[in-house]
Amino acid sequence: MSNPVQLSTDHLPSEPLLKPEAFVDANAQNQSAEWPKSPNGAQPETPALGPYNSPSSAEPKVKRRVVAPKTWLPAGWLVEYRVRSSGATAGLVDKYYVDPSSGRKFRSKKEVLYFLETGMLQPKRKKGTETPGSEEVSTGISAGNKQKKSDKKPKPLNFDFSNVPEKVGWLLMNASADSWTPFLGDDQVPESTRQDWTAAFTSLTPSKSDQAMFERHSTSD
Amino acid sequence: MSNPVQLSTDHLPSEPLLKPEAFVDANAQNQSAEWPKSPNGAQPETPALGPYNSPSSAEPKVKRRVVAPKTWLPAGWLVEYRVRSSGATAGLVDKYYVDPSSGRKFRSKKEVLYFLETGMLQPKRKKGTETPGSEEVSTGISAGNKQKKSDKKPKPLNFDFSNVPEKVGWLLMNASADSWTPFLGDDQVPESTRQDWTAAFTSLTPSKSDQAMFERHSTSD
DNA sequence: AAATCCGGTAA
DNA sequence: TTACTGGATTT
Repeated sequence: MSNPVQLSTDHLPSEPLLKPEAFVDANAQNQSAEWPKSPNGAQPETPALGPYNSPSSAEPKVKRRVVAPKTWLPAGWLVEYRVRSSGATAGLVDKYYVDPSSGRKFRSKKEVLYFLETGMLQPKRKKGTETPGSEEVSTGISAGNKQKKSDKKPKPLNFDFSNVPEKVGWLLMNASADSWTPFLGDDQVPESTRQDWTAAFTSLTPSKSDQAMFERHSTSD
Repeated sequence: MSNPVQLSTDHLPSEPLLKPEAFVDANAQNQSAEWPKSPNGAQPETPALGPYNSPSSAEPKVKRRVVAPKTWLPAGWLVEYRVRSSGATAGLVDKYYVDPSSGRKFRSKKEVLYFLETGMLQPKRKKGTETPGSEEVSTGISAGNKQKKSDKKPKPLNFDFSNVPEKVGWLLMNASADSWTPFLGDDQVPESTRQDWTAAFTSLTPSKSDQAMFERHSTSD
């Protein structure tokens, strides 16, 4: 499941089951952060599914673990590991990436990178070969492919104070996390860019002369 | 506590004038085309989750599904269905409501409504003895809970143009959904209020004299 | 019986 | 905290 940094077309196989207990490991390690693998065959525990069949007494002890970010992940992102609790692929581990700001989950590095670059969700792939069970995991805007974007937008690699967009909206997407998100017109600034900006934005800790400008509603300009 | 606006558990307009969007899953069925209803009468979309009702043998595929919003739900919200994968109640379907703006999940309509009205999470219920009547023991200890805001914040029921908060941040929480969310300092404006404001805000369609002010980063002052 | 809600619990 | 199941409650 660990692909090279580059995008690959691999997408997660079907997901028979999502059986988890959530947990956020705040003090997890970075890259090496793996979970205590349970060497036991991790064999399925009789997923007594099916509406009211037999009250199985066997409860799959599935694990889910969120650990610290990988190197290629922006700070703050989490990696969540899940073990499939049933099905033919039970025991396999799926990796999920979680954007703490939005709570959105991504199923692959590819999706994450796409999101970071473009700021939008990767268009769904219409699978001719129905990958059974492949379901949307990101609880984000499931707006099909409503991601209409004009074009490209200038994308400063680092915050260049001498090259600031005229209007940027800084949005507190998550008060508790203090995550401010810049907007440019209709387009949300890609995460990669956002981080640079946010860093700069926050570091300034404006007292009264804030540089937070906000575009007006008519974003069409 | 302060009871801002009167709560009506079913007052939400079928469609806020601000945005008649209702997109959801492109390839998925929207509010109309959903699961079969139950004879009950309410509106329980008996989740016969896709192709997976098979008695046995058929391994569980997906157990999570996001669909279009319900009528009482504000636009943009998602409903997520999940099939329990284990335990005695395996096979049951749980419904979760997701606020795409914050990513927060709610376990019941009640919770959602409460949140929409008050802007905060529903207080946990006390265990032990069922309160006889008055549960105002003001235990003083609100420790683990961060819901304590300034208990006094002006909260116009309708948008009163002559009584506008000094600083309001209008945040585009969801570009594709055109959902603007007003903020007042640290406090997000409750959904109920937000709708009124948004309506006014949108209706103005400011050309250049926008009334969108944005608070600066240091929200403390 | 089905749908809803929520406490408790685990991670 | 969050996710998930048990079971009570409601419809």
